[in-house]
Amino acid sequence: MDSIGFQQHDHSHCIAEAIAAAEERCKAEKLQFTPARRRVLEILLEQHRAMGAYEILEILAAEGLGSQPPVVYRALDFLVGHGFVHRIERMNAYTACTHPGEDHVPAFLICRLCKAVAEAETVLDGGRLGKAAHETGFVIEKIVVEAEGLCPACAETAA
Amino acid sequence: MDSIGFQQHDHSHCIAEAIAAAEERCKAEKLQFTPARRRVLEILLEQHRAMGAYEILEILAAEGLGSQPPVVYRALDFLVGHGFVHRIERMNAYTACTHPGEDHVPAFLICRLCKAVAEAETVLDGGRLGKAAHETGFVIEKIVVEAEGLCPACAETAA
DNA sequence: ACATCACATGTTATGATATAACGTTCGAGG
DNA sequence: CCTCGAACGTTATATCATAACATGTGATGT
Repeated sequence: MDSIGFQQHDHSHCIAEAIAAAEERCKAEKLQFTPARRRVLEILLEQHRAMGAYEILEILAAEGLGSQPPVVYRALDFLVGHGFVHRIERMNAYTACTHPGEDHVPAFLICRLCKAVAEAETVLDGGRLGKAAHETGFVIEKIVVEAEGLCPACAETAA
Repeated sequence: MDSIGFQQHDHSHCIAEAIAAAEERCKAEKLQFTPARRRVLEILLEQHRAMGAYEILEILAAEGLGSQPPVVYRALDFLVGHGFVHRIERMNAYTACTHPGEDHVPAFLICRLCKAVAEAETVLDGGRLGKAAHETGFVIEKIVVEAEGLCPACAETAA
């Protein structure tokens, strides 16, 4: 699987591997990988894009896995909490993590036209931020980086 | 004014200077610094913290400047669009920019306990992100960085 | 076996954030 | 003094998220 996400790749392998990895990790950490949680992760992997919670809920509802908001929010809380899924703050949307298992600082490239999202990685305190925080005594626990711009396809169309 | 925001500082000067600077810039760029827009910026400067739109709206309403959501959202759109105010995505909140006029990549340090927010700056492509984007042809137009953790006061209390 | 406890789920209701749409006002420039 | 665009007032509604409480279910200790 590519690391940046705007290229083609073998998609069914992505899904199968990611699900297997999640399953294994849940087993190892004694987490319950319940049907709803598994299906939400699968949906996000299948679609391979950022999705709103209610959009996911529609699919679950059509499959009889629950029709009320808490169903999907609970699954997402679990998946986000354990790093299987990331929340894209700018979009109120969710996307499957493409670096499962690795401890990383996710960075997102979000196309403002087609809304495609690619996950990259960045370093934790590459510049002034970590230093500035340290100087004032702020303890950083988590960082999210979200970049907006144009994906290759949209940049070409717009040009 | 300090750059990181968790120290004491002369607050009335902050406000007066920031308002004057905004006024001047609007004049220079032929933007309309209307009463509602000015008041929203003032409120954010006075409170010197991240505020929700409806929280700001309550103050506007009490002062007779409008009582419906579009009033505050329009003012915020203008202020955010021209860089006078930043939106904190993680919190659905807004805060006055502490580096007005400078072209910068804002980075926020958000205390998860007391919700205080400090604005720092970071570099545009300190690490792998800019490089990775460039390699795939993604054109970055804007970046936001939001870090969650503990501010000095809360870190001490919790310890 | 069975009590019990933690955790997950089902369901109803509501809270919180944000925008669409449409008519009116007001000031700058022709 | 007309016209045009930007801002504003207002109503309604869309979108995102969680509180609260009842119910089910599986692991564990006895």
